[in-house]
Amino acid sequence: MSFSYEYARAAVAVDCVVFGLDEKDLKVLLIQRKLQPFQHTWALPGGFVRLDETLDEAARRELEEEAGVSEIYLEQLYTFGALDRDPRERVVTIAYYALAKLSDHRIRAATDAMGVGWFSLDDLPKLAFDHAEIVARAHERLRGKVRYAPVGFELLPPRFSLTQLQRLYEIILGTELDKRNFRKKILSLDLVVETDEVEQGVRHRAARLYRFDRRKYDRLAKQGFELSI
Amino acid sequence: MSFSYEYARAAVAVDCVVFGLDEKDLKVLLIQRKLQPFQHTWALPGGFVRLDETLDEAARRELEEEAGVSEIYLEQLYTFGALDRDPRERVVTIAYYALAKLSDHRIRAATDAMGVGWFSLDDLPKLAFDHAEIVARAHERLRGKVRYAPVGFELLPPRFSLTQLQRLYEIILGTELDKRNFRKKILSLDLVVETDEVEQGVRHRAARLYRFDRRKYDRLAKQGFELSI
DNA sequence: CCAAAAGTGTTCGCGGTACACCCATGC
DNA sequence: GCATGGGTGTACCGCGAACACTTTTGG
Repeated sequence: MSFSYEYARAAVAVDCVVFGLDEKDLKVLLIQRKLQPFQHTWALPGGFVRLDETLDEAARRELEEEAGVSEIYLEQLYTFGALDRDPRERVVTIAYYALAKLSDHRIRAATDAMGVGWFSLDDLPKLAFDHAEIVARAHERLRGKVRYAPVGFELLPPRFSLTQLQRLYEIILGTELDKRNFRKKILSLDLVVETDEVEQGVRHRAARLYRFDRRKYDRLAKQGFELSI
Repeated sequence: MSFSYEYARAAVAVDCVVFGLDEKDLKVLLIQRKLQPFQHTWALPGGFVRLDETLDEAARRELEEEAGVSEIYLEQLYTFGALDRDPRERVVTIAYYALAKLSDHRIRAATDAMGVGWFSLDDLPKLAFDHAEIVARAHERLRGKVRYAPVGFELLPPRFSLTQLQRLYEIILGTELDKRNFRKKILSLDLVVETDEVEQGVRHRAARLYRFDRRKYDRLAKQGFELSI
């Protein structure tokens, strides 16, 4: 079967930059390509958009198929359309970025991928296509967004310590923060609430765990409240 | 001539939200469609992307062809891909927004357009396709961007009074600003410089004109300086 | 008892905000 | 001389920044 059009058409794809956070740094989920072009090279999970799915749906489907990742925070990033970004033919790709709780997702190899792995942002392998550029832009966006929107919580488990939260900001923003000032600020925003749980299995004093109160945030956001960290 | 592909393909288009500023409010440039679908309905300038041009190039070409607008600040906004956004077939459109100096551009009717016109943002006609949604998102983006990036200057003539600049912020942000505080803030940023010109043809004291010092801004931006208004 | 990280308050300075009057110009 | 907008200064308050020690826990 084949499809004919009066004018030549670009192919439309999606690619996803999935971020995860561990104790030390920000990581990106990459897959190793099974097929040409760029066979065996590491690349972002992604693929062609079908006619019966929206762009967001395509991004989620590819994440599920190629990396076994589902139910994840996902947001459109930017559309890349350089003429030669794919050596085969003209491909326009809508890039997404996603935030994963590293603990949650058992990543796995699938379909077009030989392997799947998390790579530290400042130690990436050579990437296929223009994917290095896409990752760079996603990182920039995340840095910007984390300052005025509560997206950071998507990278943490549901219960987290304030130290974990602080480390998250330090890693993403690339700066050190003062512990006392950070806690004062965060608690004054009144968006994280204390739970009665504490950290487990550490060999020093256990930290209290908090959770993000999304309900309260949504209420405030609706009233034109502005977060800023 | 026709082109065949193994899988069905979406068409790829661009659409542009061009903003302009007059004394009273923000305006959007619309064209009246000559052809079906939505014949005679107002719509954003835009059209299909050719295989030999980038997305940015396509946006600029369409602006030139349909509205006679050129050399304008242009930035990618978001990509819209709902299944039924075009009644003919699946069309994915990369939306752009642009900032025009209203004085500069002699807009004109051309190619696919019956007419071209500026419409006040809060008095838009019914728009074709999902263009109302695109305009809404562009407006939101402009409101956000103007606070931390010097894009407002793109809407003003090269020489402008501080009152004009203040009005710009008031119109885009939808708030009133205190004159003394605004001037203090703007001048302390040290990004606009006094010229020796003054406003012409007003029947009251003429305001001093200033210009934006892009060089200085670029230098500061490179050093990680952060603007915020 | 030692190591490791949790947790906690105060001071200072700058920047944001509120606020009202005189000045220059054209008609 | 009057109408119209241009242009200017000060006082207060709140928030962000700097800064160090005690407490808890597990081993």
